Amino acid sequence: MSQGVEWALHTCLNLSWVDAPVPTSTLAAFYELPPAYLNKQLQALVRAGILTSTSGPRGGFQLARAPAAISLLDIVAAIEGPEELFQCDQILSKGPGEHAGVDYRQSCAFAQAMRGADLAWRRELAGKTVADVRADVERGHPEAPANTRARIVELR
Amino acid sequence: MSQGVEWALHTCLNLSWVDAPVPTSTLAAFYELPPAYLNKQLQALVRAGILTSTSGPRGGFQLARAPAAISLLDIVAAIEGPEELFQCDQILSKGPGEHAGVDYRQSCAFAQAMRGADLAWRRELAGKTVADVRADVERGHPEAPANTRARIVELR
DNA sequence: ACTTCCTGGATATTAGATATCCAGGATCAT
DNA sequence: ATGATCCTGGATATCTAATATCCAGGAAGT
Repeated sequence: MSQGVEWALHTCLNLSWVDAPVPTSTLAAFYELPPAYLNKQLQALVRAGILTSTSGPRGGFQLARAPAAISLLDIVAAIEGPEELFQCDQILSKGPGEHAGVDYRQSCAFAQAMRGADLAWRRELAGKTVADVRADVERGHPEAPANTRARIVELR
Repeated sequence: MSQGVEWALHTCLNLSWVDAPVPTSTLAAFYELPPAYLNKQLQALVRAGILTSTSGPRGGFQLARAPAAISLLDIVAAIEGPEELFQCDQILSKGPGEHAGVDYRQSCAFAQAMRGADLAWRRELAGKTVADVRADVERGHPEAPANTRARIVELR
């Protein structure tokens, strides 16, 4: 699982505390991340409809919809792509008594079992939203929203 | 998720239909896999206690215990290692108002949520055994065990 | 016009997955 | 004992994906 997922998760949470566009340079400085590379991930989030971007001075990125409407799965899928965790390469087709026309990604019992586990993983991630995580954080650290907003203004 | 997992899963299933040692060369030829590299995965399965190996003529690999006592998680963990799917790099420690002494792999709300999803994934994999998959296969393809045994003898 | 800022393509670097080879040791048959 | 079979583990090579940087172009505000 790539590094960009962690960046995207925390960046989305921070943006949920701000309702104005924040430029890449500020978001990168917040966690000391490489700006150009973080920007690639932000672009992926825009393509996925999770963020919107604004050009020009005072532009930047902001959430495209309410935090309660953004699941962790949305963010993970935006960064990692749509592939399943386990990729079936159909080695069964090289085995005995097998036919070329069969799609073993569907019929192979291992592929099915792995897909079941994949779905369980996605179900968990789909059931947790940025709003849920934000509530968890605010419960343990009530000062977090103000701290975050202040630091973003400071880094602007 | 690496290729070796698929090789290991199918190889363990095949071995569950044979109760004699099968050498790497035969197991590799079965699915046209690179023998030397497959051998690395088999060694990992031995280290994990899933297979046992026998040296000398008529030696090779066989299951170390009953198929019902080998879960898919056992095999996946043997090949992929013990790491969680999501690796928390604690970028929070670079954020505002944070202390160096905190372990964010434990306290970060995102890390906790990702770990929950990871556990759901593992729970599914731990609940499915090689014996379960074998039963599924034999239901749909009653000829599979005999075919597999015949091909292994043929490739010996 | 000038500055700020996003977009997307090209490119470099690095780490991990994939793959091969070989020297050494264990085991068995003769 | 000798030779053949087969596993073990280390060294090494190759290839791919993740990580990272840079720049030309366009959009938007002042």
